[in-house]
This record gives sequence, C-alpha cells and structure tokens, in this order.
Amino acid sequence: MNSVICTVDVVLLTLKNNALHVALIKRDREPFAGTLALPGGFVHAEEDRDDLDAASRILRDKAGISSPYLEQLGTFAGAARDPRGWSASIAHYALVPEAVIVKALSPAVQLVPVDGLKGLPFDHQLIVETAVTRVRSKSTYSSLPAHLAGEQFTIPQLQKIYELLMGEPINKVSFYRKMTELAMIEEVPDAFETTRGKPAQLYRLKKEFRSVLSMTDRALNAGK
Amino acid sequence: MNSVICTVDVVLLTLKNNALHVALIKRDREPFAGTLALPGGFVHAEEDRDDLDAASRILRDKAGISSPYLEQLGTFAGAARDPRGWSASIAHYALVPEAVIVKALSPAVQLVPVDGLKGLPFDHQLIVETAVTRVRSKSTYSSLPAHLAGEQFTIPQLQKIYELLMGEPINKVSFYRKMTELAMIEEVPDAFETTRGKPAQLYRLKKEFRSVLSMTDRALNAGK
DNA sequence: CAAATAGTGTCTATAAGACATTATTGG
DNA sequence: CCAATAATGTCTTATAGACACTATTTG
Repeated sequence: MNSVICTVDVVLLTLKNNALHVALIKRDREPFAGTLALPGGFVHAEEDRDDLDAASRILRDKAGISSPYLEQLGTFAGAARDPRGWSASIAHYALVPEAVIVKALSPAVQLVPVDGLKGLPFDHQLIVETAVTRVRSKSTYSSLPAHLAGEQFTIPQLQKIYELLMGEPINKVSFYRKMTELAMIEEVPDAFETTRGKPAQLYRLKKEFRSVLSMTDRALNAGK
Repeated sequence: MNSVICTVDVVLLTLKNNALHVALIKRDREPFAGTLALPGGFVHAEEDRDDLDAASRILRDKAGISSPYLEQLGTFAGAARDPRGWSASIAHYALVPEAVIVKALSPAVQLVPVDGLKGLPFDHQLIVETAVTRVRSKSTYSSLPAHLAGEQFTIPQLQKIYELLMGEPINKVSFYRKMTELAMIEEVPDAFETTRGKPAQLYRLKKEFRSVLSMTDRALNAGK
C-alpha cells in the first residue's frame, strides 16, 4: 500500500557576486550518480523528530551549515519525478550569508547562480524555481532578505540585497521607513562602516528575529 | 531506511451560517477509529499521478466533491504525530460553495465550525488552523474567497464573504475598486438579484480564474 | 412615499515616491 | 575643497477610507 519513497531536500540560497546562488552537491549514488543536485536524503526515523530536523541535519552533514534560516517550501510528489517509483520530496529552503557558506562549505558543494540553471536531476529545477519565487515574493513584505546579510550590515547594504532579490531599485526614503516599520534591526552601538564618503551606521538583526520573520502589510515597491 | 508512512489529507472548507466550516469524516480504521478526522488516505501509486491527484480522489470518494479549488498547504511530518510511527501527511486545502457541498455530501461527512474546534486525532487540529490562517492571509491579496461563493453572486454578497474570512468590515468603495482591479469577475448579462431594495447585478468568476487566483499587491484593509 | 439595498461621486487622510539638502568621511 | 556616500527633510503623487448622494426596488 505504502510504497512511497519519502525524502527531504534543501534549497540552500546565498548571495554571491551580486547574484542569488544555490548550493548543489555531486550525487554519490544512483539514480543520477555524479550529477549536481540539491542536498537531500531519506528521513532518519530514529534521529529526526520532524522534517525541519531532517533538513537541518542534511545541511549540517552535507554542507557544514549549522543554524540558517530554514523553512518548509512544500512537497513535490508524484509518479514521474523519480525513476525508482512514486516519491515525495519534502522541500525546504534555507538562507545564509555568503560569509557563513564560504567558511563552512565542504569541497563537494558548489554554488551555482539560480538564473539559467539547468541539467538538474529529478524535478530539482522546479524545486529551485519555486524556492526562488517564494523568497522573492516574501521579500516584498518581510525581513526575509536580512538573513542573506552578514551578522552586521549597513542599511544601504541591506537595501542592495532587497534590490537584488526583487530585481528592481527601491526608493531610499521608503526603504528607511520600511526598516523602521518592520522594527527588526537595531543599531550596533558606535559601530560604523566607512568605505568612501560618510560612514554608515552598522545594524544587526534583533535576537527575536534571527529565525522568525517580521512582516508588513505594505509592499516595498520600485523607485529610484 | 524508508519506513515513513506517507498520506494525503484534505481540509475542505466552506461557509455555512456565516461561519467557516471544515468537513470531517468519522474514521473507520485504527488508529482513532470512530473519531472525526480530516478526510485522507494513502497515496495510490498506480492511480494518482501526484499529490494533488490523490487529494482530488479523496475528495471525490469520501465527500463526493468533484472540482473544488484545491491547493497544497504543506506537509506535516514527524515521529510524534501518528502512533504507528514516523509519518508525513501532505496536507491540502479545498474551497467550495456551500451549495455544492450540500448537494454532494455523503452522510458520513460532517461540517464543523473551524472556531472552537477540538478533539481531532493526529495533528489535524494544527493542520486545520494552518489552513485557516493561510486562507485568511491570502484573502487580503487575492480572489481566493470567490471560490466560497456560488456560481453567480452579487458584489455585496462577495464582500460579505471577504468580511467573514478576514473578520472585519471592508470599505464598500474600496471593495468595488478592488474587484475592478483584480478583474476576475464578469457581469452575467441581464441577471440581477432582488431581495429588498435595488436589484444587484449578478457576477461570475471568469473562466480563467476558476482554478487559479488573481492577485494584487495592495491589501484590502478594514473600513466601515 | 418610506425603507432598504445597490452603486457611484468626491473629498480627505495616509502612505509611498521624487528630489533636494545636510552630514561626514577620504583624498 | 571636491567627490562620494549616508541620512534626513519635504513636496508631490497615488491610493485607501469616509461619507454623502443617486438609483431602484418592495411594502
């Protein structure tokens, strides 16, 4: 009756060279051995309390990432997606700053730009596209993109991240207003970053938003 | 390795007596035989092409509902939710007008108000709450609630549905504007409904939105 | 004709965007 | 002092809400 193959996959996203990248791993087993694919695997019934737990474990073991922003994306199931038979993949997505990934990444993992991705096994292409769409649409209304920034960041840096995700410029004044409205970041006392011009105040995500989102009703639209 | 129990459950929602109701069925098997629970079941690997297909079949066979608005909600998985062991339920939600459900419903099915629901087996309480929250939050931005209206409806009737879902009154002018903006409904030529006062124009969902949503960026907020 | 409900016109309030201005650094 | 960037002030524009008014029915 229950011949369903049940796995957990993770779409690990980060920003690198001003573009969204996904972490892929060379599969060491059939089917599709040797192909780049999403990190994933079977549930360990004795070890994983739930699917988020399994996704965490996979990220830890396969990519060396320990406490990313992690959320369930949805389940991709059906008869056609896996040559072994009817299967269900509980897909998740994770966001981490590039710094974290650079430090932790095992050599087997590759970061690939999400735009123009192709040749993925199973329906991993669809899963990645769904994750990217989800992240983009949530970005408009929430603090989600902040999880792609490092531990400390300036508001202009954060705005750049939002702009990269949404693919269009944001009005600077509106962005400052939005950051105040979401109330998710706090100044790091006496910490500034200077590159060229006036030094920028450094901020960090408030503790209570490290793994939760701050939402707003109002969209952050395009502007100059 | 893969001892995971994989099932599909459906949260079938409708409006009845001005309140959101969920369809529950008395379970005929262990565990929890005799208890009211969400309609659900195992995937039929030979019959169901994917999880939506399985959800459709379950609705058809258990509730006699044939083409509702149906969407995946998410997967509820873990070691603790089912006494038989580690399990994953791919949950879906469906919206139908009350008229459809009244005509189709088998006697084994009961409609229960979603507010104050309790005593459900497994984590079905959580699944229902998640579905209701999802429907409510999507309602603000989309044509979703129209799937709870009958085939033909007046704008004031539709507004009432939105108000019931969101739990607060909506500004009448804003609502008319929003309906125009979403562009998902069309007048039924020369069809009006009269109860008391000026007859109201009847509308229907445009064909292209029968199973898809029309979204807007702007929220529909409370008003008089 | 009064009451009720549908539908619209229009003013006001609010929030977002444009743009200018000030602030503060390095060269 | 100039160029560059951060941060903020403020005017304009767009959109939502309030409210009144017209339209059309029933009793």
